[in-house]
Amino acid sequence: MPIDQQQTIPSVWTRPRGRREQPALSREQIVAEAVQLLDSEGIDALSMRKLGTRLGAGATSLYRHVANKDELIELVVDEVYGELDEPDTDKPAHWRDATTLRAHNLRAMILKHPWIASVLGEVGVAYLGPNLMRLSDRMIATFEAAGFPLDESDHAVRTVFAYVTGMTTSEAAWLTMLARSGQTEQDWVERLWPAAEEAAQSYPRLQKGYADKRGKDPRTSRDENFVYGLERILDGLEVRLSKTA
Amino acid sequence: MPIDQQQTIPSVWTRPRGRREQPALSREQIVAEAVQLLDSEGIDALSMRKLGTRLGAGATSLYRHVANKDELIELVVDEVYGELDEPDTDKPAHWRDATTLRAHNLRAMILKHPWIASVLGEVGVAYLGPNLMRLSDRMIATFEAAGFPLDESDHAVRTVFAYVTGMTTSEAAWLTMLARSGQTEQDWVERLWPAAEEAAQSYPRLQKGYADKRGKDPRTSRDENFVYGLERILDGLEVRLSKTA
DNA sequence: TTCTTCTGAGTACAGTGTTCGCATGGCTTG
DNA sequence: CAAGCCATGCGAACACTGTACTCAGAAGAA
Repeated sequence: MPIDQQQTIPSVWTRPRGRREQPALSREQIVAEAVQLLDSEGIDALSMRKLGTRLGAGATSLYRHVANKDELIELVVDEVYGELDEPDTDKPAHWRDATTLRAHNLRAMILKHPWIASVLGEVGVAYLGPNLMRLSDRMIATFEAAGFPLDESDHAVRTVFAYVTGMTTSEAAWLTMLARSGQTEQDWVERLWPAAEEAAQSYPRLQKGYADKRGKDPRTSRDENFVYGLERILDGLEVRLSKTA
Repeated sequence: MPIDQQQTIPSVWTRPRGRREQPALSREQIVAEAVQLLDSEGIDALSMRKLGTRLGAGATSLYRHVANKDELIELVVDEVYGELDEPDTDKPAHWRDATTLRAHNLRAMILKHPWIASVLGEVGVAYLGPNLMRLSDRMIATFEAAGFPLDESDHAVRTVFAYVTGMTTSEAAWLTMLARSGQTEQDWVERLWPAAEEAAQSYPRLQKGYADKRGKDPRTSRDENFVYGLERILDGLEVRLSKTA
């Protein structure tokens, strides 16, 4: 019999079977599963216990790989920043096109993971996350190549970032609320209509704004709003660039 | 003896003494106290129980005036928007000055109540809060008076709003984290320095950016960054205005 | 072999938001 | 003035939460 494990334990039945055949827990695995859980069930559903059982592990086992929940969230945020793929070609695209592309990518990423909206305010800009650092570096490089000095490039990157996250966070919060109520965007606008009209009664400008938006598809309306602001910012940067050059 | 209350209860000792002399609980009172609690102890310290005891009431009593915690937070957010005082004179200031002033006011308000950063992502723009509606209306009016059509005015307001909230949310998160660690901003930068340098090793631009910021006062650095972005946005809007006019 | 070092997990604790039912008193009716 | 309704406060309870502590067992080193 080749099997001669140490038999120090009274009964075979009580002794747990050999180590878990699952390759074990890893930080990467935990973070990936957390993203999946967040995507499918939202921020409120993320608990250490639930995440643990999803991984076939106890809740407290996760703490071997992650200091606490806040740290897990930092990791998760940087993880999704990692989804933003950079154009790997170094052919110098015009700074404006490159920035526009990246802004749209960032927005799309946030809308794909709308739970980020809830945590960005606690994590801020995930300070030292490698993926975010890489992105920042590339964006600064773009502005420098366009002729901005280094410190201004940094400012410019932060400006675009602040705008995109600010605008999209608000969108994401809106969409999350919709998802929770199970309504479509169109439905909700119509339901909200009387209440909004009531509330806006003393503000004719808002009222008219609502009325104008009534017929339009809310999604394209959001899109237009986003590009409007982005274009203005890029215009402003362009003015600055032409004046310093 | 003028006192002849109904004596249906066996023992005087067991019967609770007359009603609470405190004028009772009101929604306004609850919201005000919540703001105070949030300001002094931060977002994590806001629990219904703690808020209740602060008001000399049981935790569950609050639910008579507020549907749930989320609703309380919506109220609290609109409450602090109400702190933004509008210039009540209707003398038409230049749109740019007026917007600059409001942007700085909004930033100051958020930095005064940094816990907002944590909830803005869940509340989004507190959709129908009266104070926020008033502010929006006034800002739209400013842009309309400057010559923007209504729908563009709406876009413009949202753009400025997104920028300010995006940028300031990030600042607030940073300051909150500092406060939790009990360090000053200067301290932290110096402590973080080796880690940041380590992390930024492969990104010379970031490294140089850190180095440049090393000597400067972080606070003025943040201020400068904020006004830089704001100026660019206003420049962009100005370009747009001159082209349509 | 023996010893150390690492990993998973069970238990427990102090808290959380919220529901339910009950008691109480003030206000509105008769 | 009396009776009843109803808004309000509140204690108990429930289903969860994050996480500290402790211990069992396996893997690797000596």
